[in-house]
Amino acid sequence: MDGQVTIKDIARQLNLSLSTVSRALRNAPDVNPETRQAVMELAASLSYTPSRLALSLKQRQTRTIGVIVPNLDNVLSTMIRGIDEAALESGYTVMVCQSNESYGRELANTKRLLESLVDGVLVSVSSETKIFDHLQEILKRKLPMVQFDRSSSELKAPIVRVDNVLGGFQATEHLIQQGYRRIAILAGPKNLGIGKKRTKGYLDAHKGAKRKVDRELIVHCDFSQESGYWTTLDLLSMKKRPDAIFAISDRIAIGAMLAIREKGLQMPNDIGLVGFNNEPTVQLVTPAVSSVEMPSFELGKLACKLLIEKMQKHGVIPEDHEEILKTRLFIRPSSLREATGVIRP
Amino acid sequence: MDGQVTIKDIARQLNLSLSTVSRALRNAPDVNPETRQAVMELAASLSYTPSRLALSLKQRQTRTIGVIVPNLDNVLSTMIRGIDEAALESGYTVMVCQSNESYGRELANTKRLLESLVDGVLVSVSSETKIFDHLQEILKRKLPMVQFDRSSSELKAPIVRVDNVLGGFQATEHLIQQGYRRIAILAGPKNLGIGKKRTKGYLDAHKGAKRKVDRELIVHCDFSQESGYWTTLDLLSMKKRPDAIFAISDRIAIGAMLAIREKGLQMPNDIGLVGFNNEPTVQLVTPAVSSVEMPSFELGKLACKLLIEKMQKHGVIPEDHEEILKTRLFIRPSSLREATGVIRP
DNA sequence: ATCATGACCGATAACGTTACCGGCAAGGTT
DNA sequence: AACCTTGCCGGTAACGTTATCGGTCATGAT
Repeated sequence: MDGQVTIKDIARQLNLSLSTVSRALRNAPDVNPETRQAVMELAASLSYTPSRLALSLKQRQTRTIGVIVPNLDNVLSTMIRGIDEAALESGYTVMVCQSNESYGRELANTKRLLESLVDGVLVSVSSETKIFDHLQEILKRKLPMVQFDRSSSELKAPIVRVDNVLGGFQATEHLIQQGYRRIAILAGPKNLGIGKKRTKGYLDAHKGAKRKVDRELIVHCDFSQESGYWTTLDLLSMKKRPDAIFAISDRIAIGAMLAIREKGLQMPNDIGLVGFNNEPTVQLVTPAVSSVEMPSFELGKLACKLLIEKMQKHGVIPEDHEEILKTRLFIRPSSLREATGVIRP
Repeated sequence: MDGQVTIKDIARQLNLSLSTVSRALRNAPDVNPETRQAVMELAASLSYTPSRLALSLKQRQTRTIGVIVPNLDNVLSTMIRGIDEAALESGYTVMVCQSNESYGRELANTKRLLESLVDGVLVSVSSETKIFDHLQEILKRKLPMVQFDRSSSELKAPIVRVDNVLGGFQATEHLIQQGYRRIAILAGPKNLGIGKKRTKGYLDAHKGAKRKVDRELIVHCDFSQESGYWTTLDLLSMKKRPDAIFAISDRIAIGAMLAIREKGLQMPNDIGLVGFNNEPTVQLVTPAVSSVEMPSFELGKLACKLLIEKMQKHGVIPEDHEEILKTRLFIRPSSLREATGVIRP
């Protein structure tokens, strides 16, 4: 701002050249210890702060990472904490842009990031984004990019995500073991990769237990609590209603819970319920809801580390690289029928 | 990055000077319409992106706002959405730094913001921050600053916040009207302004209803659910236990709820409960918990607008300026005794 | 005395952009 | 014919920093 202190000021006051002051400040050789001492002291007393701006302009790198996310829910903000931590450790700064699930916003944000000359981009693509021009533009400029959590196969960039098949498998296997027979899945938006993967886990678990799957029990909805509620009401009024529900997000699961409650059904006896994400809320409702946890913090941190590696060793990480983290099931009363619980072989 | 397209490239290809290209691009006068046209077209086809870096360096302003927050919980991320919206509308970019409630982190973040030469700072000070040197440093450099939500009187910067006295009043008045006699308040950390204000509202409400307050019912705790739980257990084992609890945050309220449940007491009959923030969770627990809502999004937006105004008309907003938004009480079963409910005059 | 060596320092250009000034031609005014 | 406008354009410096090169001196070796 106004009265920025620059190396010029220091140089003038000490009768030195800019070069010498610059060298002194960044501990370069070729400078007398006494001179360095003097420079350092004056710098401190003037509370000199180097201009990252000038530096960035000069070396054509900003040491800034752009993060594009659809919103800032619980899971994502945990991931961002992980990202931030990894960035800090390597001296990078993070700029978060949330698109609020809007394509227009995501567009504006991408433009801002490009203008700000970030050194790399971490992106978790919004579930409603179907046009990828702006993200392709980033790739076209050879900006290092890594996808995390949500991803699109249209983007040729490495991805760090959770093993969604495993998550779906864990939830479903558990329900099967608890003796549930007609397990429905609230699978999220139809074309979303994350939903397909978790559904595959659901199918795998059935196959593993040699159970047939009634295709009517695979239903789609969006990620809102509302949608979970209405879809579950539909499910529960089927002639042969499901006796368990696996929702691919806790928000959906909460909606399902409300519908179950409204129908006067009891968990876990009449019906079982498992969610995904293990958000704090599911522990507080009654009964507490089982949920598959993903290591959000670690995921963010890993994604950021991968990006930094990609930025530094330019081009050594293949664009189809995938880093996959394991999920973990937390079992709670909503799906725990102690009486009928089957012990694993 | 690598192959940044600059006005130099455009100038060379069109046999123009840098000056002309620059003028053409930013619609300045003194340039032939045809020339401008040509420049514009070439710029588009090269997908030229101006370097905000160079621009910022030149005009000594980055059009970036730094935001310092203790974490990214529900309330804060809503505020940040508001901040982001206001910033976007005025062409500013937001850089969020979360301190994770740690002083060291907050220090590092402040340093980064100063280095990045943000044009202004929005700060919501961490509840555990007791040293303000780093924030004072921002003020010393005459960087425009606005506090939002949480504030400290040690910082001479305008503040946008919610009317906490009103919030405390609304919650307490409601409990009194519902016929509760011994209303306790979980008032948060002892020295936090926010807690004091809400406590004042609590006292005012009693005074308004000509009720005495038992000082033993004003108890302190920190902002965690844990702390709410343990403190409530203490409260409930008093010889003359309270018959209602007002918790100054929903997290605390949830803790209180768990303690109440554990003691086998029923809400709202045996005991009433009101929280603060109206987070989604409180609607989902059983019984749903009443809560005072603050307009988080608007608060963030307003704070950002104020900051932008402060940045533009330099120094016209007095440092003790306060902008105060109203709270609103949401009444739910946890405190609604229909039988004894008193109708307001 | 001469030379090479090393320690220390300064001048300059560059990163991409714009603000400021000056120049030049075409046309209009006295 | 001499003058002033006006429209258009180019040159230069500057923002704060560092990389590169070159310079000056004292020291020790020859």
